[in-house]
Amino acid sequence: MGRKPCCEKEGLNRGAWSTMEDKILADYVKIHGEGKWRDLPQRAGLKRCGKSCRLRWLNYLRPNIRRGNISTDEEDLIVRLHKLLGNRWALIAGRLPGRTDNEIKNYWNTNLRKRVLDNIGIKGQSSSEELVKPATKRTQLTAQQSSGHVIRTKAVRCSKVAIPSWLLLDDQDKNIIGQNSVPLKEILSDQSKSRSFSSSTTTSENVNSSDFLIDFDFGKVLMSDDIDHQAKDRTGKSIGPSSVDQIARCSFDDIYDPYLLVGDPFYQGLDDLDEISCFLNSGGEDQLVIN
DNA sequence: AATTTTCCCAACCGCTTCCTA
DNA sequence: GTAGGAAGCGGTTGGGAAAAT
Repeated sequence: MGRKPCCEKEGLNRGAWSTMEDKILADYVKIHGEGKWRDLPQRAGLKRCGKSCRLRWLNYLRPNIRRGNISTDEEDLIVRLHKLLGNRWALIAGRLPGRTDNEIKNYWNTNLRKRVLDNIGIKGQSSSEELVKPATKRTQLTAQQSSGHVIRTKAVRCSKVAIPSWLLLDDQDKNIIGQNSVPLKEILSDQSKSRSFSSSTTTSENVNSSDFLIDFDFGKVLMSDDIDHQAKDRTGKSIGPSSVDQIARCSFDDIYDPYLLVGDPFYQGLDDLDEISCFLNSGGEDQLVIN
C-alpha cells in the first residue's frame, strides 16, 4: 500500500527543464491561464508531472519574477518576517514582490540562517550590513544545528491571530475582524475552567476584554493595497502609513519590536512566538505554556 | 592542471489544507 | 457530513559551479 502517486512517473522527464519545455509551458499558461495543473502536461504536450509544471511556472516562468541578488532591505525584511512567522516561506514571499517562496527558503538556508544564529545574543544589530558573513563550512553548520535550538514548524495555515487591544485601531478597523472573532478573555477563561492552564504570569483577569482572537487570512490582508486605515500604537499615536499593506510593512519595526520589548501584561510572558503559534494552530487543544 | 570539497539552487517529495460533488 | 481529488506548502535532495587543495 502507500500513497497514490500524483501522476504516472514512467515516461516523464525529470530534472532540469529545457528551454523548449519552458516555452511550451509558458505559452500554454499564457493562453489558458493557471490551474488544472494535473491535466496541463497532457494538454500542453509536456512529459512532466503536473506538480513539476506548477512549480516551474511559479518559481521561474511567471511574469514579474525578480531574479538576481537579494538587496539588504529585502534581507532585513526576510529576517524580521522570519522572526515573526517562522518557516512560513509563502507568507514571507508574499511580502517581497517578485520573490518566490522557494527562493527565499533557499536564501535563508544558505545565507541568513547561519548569520542569524551567529548573531543570537548580540543585541542592537538590526542592520544586515553589520552581520558579517562567516566563512561557512558545512561541518560548522551541522554542528550548530545540532547544538542550537532548531525549531521545526508544521505545515499549517496561519488562520488565527491574537490582536491585543492596543493594536486594535478605531471602530472602522474593527470591521475587518469579522464575525468569528472571539475575545481572548473568553477563550482563556474557558481554558482555565476546562484544563490546568499553565501560566505563571498570566490570568484571564489581566487580559483586556478587547483583545481578540480572530480568524485571519494573513496572506490576503498583507497583499491588500486597497484598504485604507491608519495604524496607531498603544498610546494612540499614529505609527503607520495609510494602508493595511503599509501597516504590515511598518509593523515589524513599530509593532513587533515593542510587542516583545515593552510587553503588554498579556504578552509579557509570551515572547516565544512558537508557543503562541502552537496554541493558535491547535485551536486551543494544546496547552499554552507561559514561562 | 587535476582532483576533491563545498556551496548554491532548481526540482522533487510527501504531507496538509482546500474545494467540491 | 464526508470522501476524493487538486492545490499549496515546507523539507530535502541532486547536480552543476565555484573554491580549495
